[in-house]
Amino acid sequence: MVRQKIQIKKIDNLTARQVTFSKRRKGLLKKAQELSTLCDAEIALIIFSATGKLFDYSSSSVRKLIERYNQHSESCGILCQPSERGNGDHAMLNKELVDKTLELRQLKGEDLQGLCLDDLMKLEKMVEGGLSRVVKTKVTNFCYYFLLHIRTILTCLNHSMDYRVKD
Amino acid sequence: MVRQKIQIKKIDNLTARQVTFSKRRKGLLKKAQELSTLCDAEIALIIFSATGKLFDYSSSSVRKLIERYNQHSESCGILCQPSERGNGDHAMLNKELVDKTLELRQLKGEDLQGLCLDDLMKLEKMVEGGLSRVVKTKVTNFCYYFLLHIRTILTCLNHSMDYRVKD
DNA sequence: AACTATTTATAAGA
DNA sequence: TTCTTATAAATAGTT
Repeated sequence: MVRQKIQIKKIDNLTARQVTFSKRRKGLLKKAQELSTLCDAEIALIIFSATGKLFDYSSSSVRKLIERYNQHSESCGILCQPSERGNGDHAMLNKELVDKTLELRQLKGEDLQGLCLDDLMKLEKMVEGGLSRVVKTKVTNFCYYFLLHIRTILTCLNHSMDYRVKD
Repeated sequence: MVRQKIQIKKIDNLTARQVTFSKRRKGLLKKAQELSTLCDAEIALIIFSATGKLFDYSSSSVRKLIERYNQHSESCGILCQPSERGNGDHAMLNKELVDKTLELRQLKGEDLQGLCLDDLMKLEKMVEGGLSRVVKTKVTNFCYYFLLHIRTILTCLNHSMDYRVKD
């Protein structure tokens, strides 16, 4: 039993092809669901076998994800228009927008009157975490530019010294 | 370097999650295209990251496969019915949502890699302002509840003293 | 982005 | 289809 590295091209032998299809299909579906779980991603996978049989997977529902895909294409100015359920989506989208707007205002320290002490402590933790990450990134960024400038200055000095030597 | 077997559950650490997402997404897309080539299958794969970014693959075209999927499951033919006129309002709403989502993430200290030093300083100021307002509200709130409790306790003490006096 | 020890997927055979 | 097993491929943790 010496297993070979295989070429990625259509498998000639029908039986071998069917066996491979079955095995790899299973693997692909597993990896799709792992990715969605691990990384909190929404995934839809649609597979039609050569014989026309359908296999699918989705983290939520294939149909819901297709809707989202349509919306996305739309907002990018590509293909496909809103479906008949347009109004429902619109309401949902609107609700999300309202929620996000409030969350945003609260992170900025506005609209806090409705929050209890516990909520405020949670919010504080979140804003503190954000601040520390922002500061960390800022410092990293600053050091990078600082070193870049130092290098530029050194290069300039080198050049000017070269000139002086020639003089 | 001792690699562990991982549990399939949402990765807590944001950076680790993003790295894993990028690696596994690549792997999944590769395996999808291999399966379609090897076994002559038609495949569509749609992935939305947690941040709403879209990644997709299809052996032919995602849209074509969605149509085929719709035909296959006649249960609900709601999707992908291109109409003559678009819905500008909807697209606009979506854009606003995308913008707000990014702003929110940046206030939380995520997705900072695209920002220059100047942007980072502005962001820091904003988050600092938010933090100070949150803390101020928290303290006010705390004092309020503290005084409320004190009053309650005093009232209780008064009552119990009244009883004792009556005794 | 690159590396590598380890896990995971899977080709071939039964 | 399912099991086995040697090997290829993917990837978690680290740099």
